[in-house]
Formats: sequence, structure tokens, C-alpha cells
Amino acid sequence: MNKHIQPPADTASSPIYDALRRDLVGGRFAAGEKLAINALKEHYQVGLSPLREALNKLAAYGLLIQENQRGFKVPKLSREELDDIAHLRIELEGMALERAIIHGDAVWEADLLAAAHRLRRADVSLDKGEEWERLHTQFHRTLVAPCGSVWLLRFIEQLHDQFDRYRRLGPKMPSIRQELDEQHHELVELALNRDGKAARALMDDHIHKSYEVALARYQAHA
Amino acid sequence: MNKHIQPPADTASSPIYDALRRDLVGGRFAAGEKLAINALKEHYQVGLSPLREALNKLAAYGLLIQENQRGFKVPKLSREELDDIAHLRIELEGMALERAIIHGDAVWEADLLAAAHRLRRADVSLDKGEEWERLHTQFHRTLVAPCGSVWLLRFIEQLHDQFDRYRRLGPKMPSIRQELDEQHHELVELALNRDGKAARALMDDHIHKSYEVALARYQAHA
DNA sequence: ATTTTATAAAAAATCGATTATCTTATCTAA
DNA sequence: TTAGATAAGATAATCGATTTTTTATAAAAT
Repeated sequence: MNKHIQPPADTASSPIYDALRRDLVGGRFAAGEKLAINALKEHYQVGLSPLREALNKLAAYGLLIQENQRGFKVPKLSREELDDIAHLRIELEGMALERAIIHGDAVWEADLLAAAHRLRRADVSLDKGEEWERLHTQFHRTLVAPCGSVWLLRFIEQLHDQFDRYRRLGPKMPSIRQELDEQHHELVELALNRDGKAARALMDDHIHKSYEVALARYQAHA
Repeated sequence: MNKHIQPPADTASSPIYDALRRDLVGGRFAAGEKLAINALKEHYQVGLSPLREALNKLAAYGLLIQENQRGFKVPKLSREELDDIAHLRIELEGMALERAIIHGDAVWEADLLAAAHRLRRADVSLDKGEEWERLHTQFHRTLVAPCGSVWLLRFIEQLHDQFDRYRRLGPKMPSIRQELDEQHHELVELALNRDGKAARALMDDHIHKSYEVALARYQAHA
């Protein structure tokens, strides 16, 4: 479930980390906003110490900016950064996908089909689309999982979170998902056929389309 | 006029973060070791809260493993991980170098020459080689600085730290630096000549040679 | 009118103590 | 002996209060 930076949950701080991360990625805080720690304490119903530990981790992860003696801020968004992230995603996920197609075994094939199926069947209206988002993330994670590089997967995940800060700006628009969702299934097909080159090309296009969505949202937002 | 423009005073936790990071990268803790927080408190002369904040950040950064209710451990080393890191370094630093050579301006050229010169002139025996290490890091950082991607630079830095956990195992061996140091200057030359392809090829070789050093040390260590 | 200085309020960071959890040592029963 | 239970000690995590620093406000000065 939460195989993120942190171990399985059981401290007060780890669930807060997850909740804050979700909310930061989901755009529940305004970019550039300074976090009011006391308000967060109230909102998430936790003490100061575990909250600060979570904030420190999120700052190291890049979802917050920490300034000495003046707390934590939500990083600003910029066109330049969005371009940077999208470009890197294309490079890194392309690399990972090619490797995954080489190394992935039968279990991977099954996982992939399952993840794609679950994503298609997801109730988009449920839970404000959170469920769809979770499955979408899971699909992309599954796709590159057997690439053989722990660090590459780590960076990709980090970039996904950053990218989603742009992609998920504004209201939910299920209509856009149509075209992107088709690509998910094409990706599965190419992966199962072990066509690394074609899969990578499609992944390029997929990220590029997502980028256009994110860019439009970013521009509409400002 | 500008009397109020002062750099924020640092917190107790930020210097500890730096010190701990140096010590972790420099191999001052055994891989796999569990950190005794009380001992650290003594050693670094700080309170528990700032220490824990630093540890949390280092865990998110990947220089520590955090396990709920059982504190912080130094990550184990493995041949597989070293290969992974070296491979990724070749991909990412190569990519960054090519881009830096395209975008770097005259200031960059000067910085690069200066960094290379300082590195060559560094007193290797001084401060247990810490000064050389600092300048070495700075040289590689300068080399790729104008690549245009903040996130790429961030990942490269992170990989450098991880790589150095292997490269800096065991006693200092200034002799090995000879060959690598020559490559630094060749890199500068190719960069100034704007020969991206050749520079990237040399960078591949440079990282590969470093990898062999690191691997030898890792194997000698076990 | 703008800048400087002084003061009050707010917020961030840290401390000291407490609570919860893990680890180790010891004991008992099979 | 060994497995399991349990109690004691050690360590991790958290709380509540304190200290430090910043930010906001208002008066004084150029």
C-alpha cells in the first residue's frame, strides 16, 4: 500500500505524511501558500511533533519548501518547471519501460492486465475521482516496475507526484481521460508483445498528451 | 536600505543535517548500523527535536532507512545497488552534460576552469581529504549546472551522494585519483570546445572508472 | 510621505518530560 | 533443552511548555 519513502504505518507521523502528500499532490493547497502549522494540527488532528516530522520529510521529497525560521511553503508552479518535469518523465519513463519490457515476467503481464482493467472499470465519480487517481498511479507504477532499477523507480514516482500538481489543477474533467485511457490499453498490448521501441514511442506520446492537459490547466489557473 | 536583507538565521537542525549527511556519505557509519539517537545527541551536541528533524529529512532523501517504532538505520550496501547507481549516473549525467554544453555560457566556462583548477591544486592530505572531496563534488556540479533541468540536477546530486557511499569506503587512496583527475581536465576541454558527443563518451568512461574503484572497495570491504 | 525605531503579537523551533513500543533477560512448563 | 510467557530495561515517539525569531503594528524621525 504505502511503500513510499516510509515504512508501513504505525506512528502518528506516517499517516499524516500520506494524507499531506495526497493533499499536496491533489492541489488541496494553493501553490505558494505558507502552511499554518496550527491549522494543520487541527485539521489532521495530530500533535506538533509528528506533524513536523511529516513536513520535514515532505520538504526533503520536494513537495514543500522549508525556509529556516519561517516554516513551510507550498512550492510555486511555473511553466518552466512543468516543461522540465514532462521532459524528464519522457526520458526516465521511456528508459524504464524499455527495460521493464525486457525483464518483465508472466506475473508482470498478469499484474499489468489487472491494473489496466481496474483502471478502466474505476468509478470516476466516486470519492471525487480519488479512486481513479489511485488506480492510475498504480497502473503506471506497474508498467515500469520490473525495470530493474530501484533508484529509477524512485525518481519516476517523485516526478509523477510533481507532475500531478499541475495535471490535477482545477475541477475534475472525466472527458479528457477518454483518449488517455485508450493509450493505457495500447501500452499494455505493446508491452505484452515485447515491442519496446513502439511502447516507448507511445509512452512519449502519452506523456506529451498529459503534458498538454496539464499545461492547459496551469494556464487556466493563473 | 538593505539592512533588513539578511540570510535567515539557521536552525539547530540544519547544521546537523549537513554534518550527518557528510558523515553518512563519508562512511563514518557502518552500513546496516542502527543509529543510537542518544549517542548522536551527545556527539553532535544537539537536542532531540532538531536531531529527529534532520534524521527524517535524511530518510526521505535516501541516506537513512526509517522503520516505524524502531528508529533509523544506515542503508545496507549491495553490488546490485552500486550497479544500479552507476548505470543511472551514466544516463543522467550524460544527458545533463550534453545539455549543459549546449546551454552553458561564458560564465560557465570560467566557473568550470576555476573548479577544475581548484580541484587539481587541492591539498589531498588536508583535512583527511575532505577538502578534495568538496571540490570534486563542486566540479561535477559545475559541469552539469547549466543543463536547464532543476530536477535532473537534483537527482544527479542524490545519486552522487549514494555513489560516494561506495567510492569512499575504506582508507583514502590518493594514487587512484591521478587518472580520474586527468579526465576532469579532458572533460573541461571537450566542454569548452562544445563537443557534446565526445564529452558524453568521456563522461561514460569517467563514471565507469569510478565505478570500478567503488566496486573494488565494496568487495574489499565485505 | 516615507523611512526608521520601538513594541506587541504571532509563529517557528526547541526543550524537558511523558507515554508507548520494542528488546532483552529471566523464568516456567512441556 | 526449548518454546513460550512475562517482567524489566532500553529506546522511540509524542506531548505540553518554553524559548527564539519573525511578522505585524504603531509611534517617532527625517
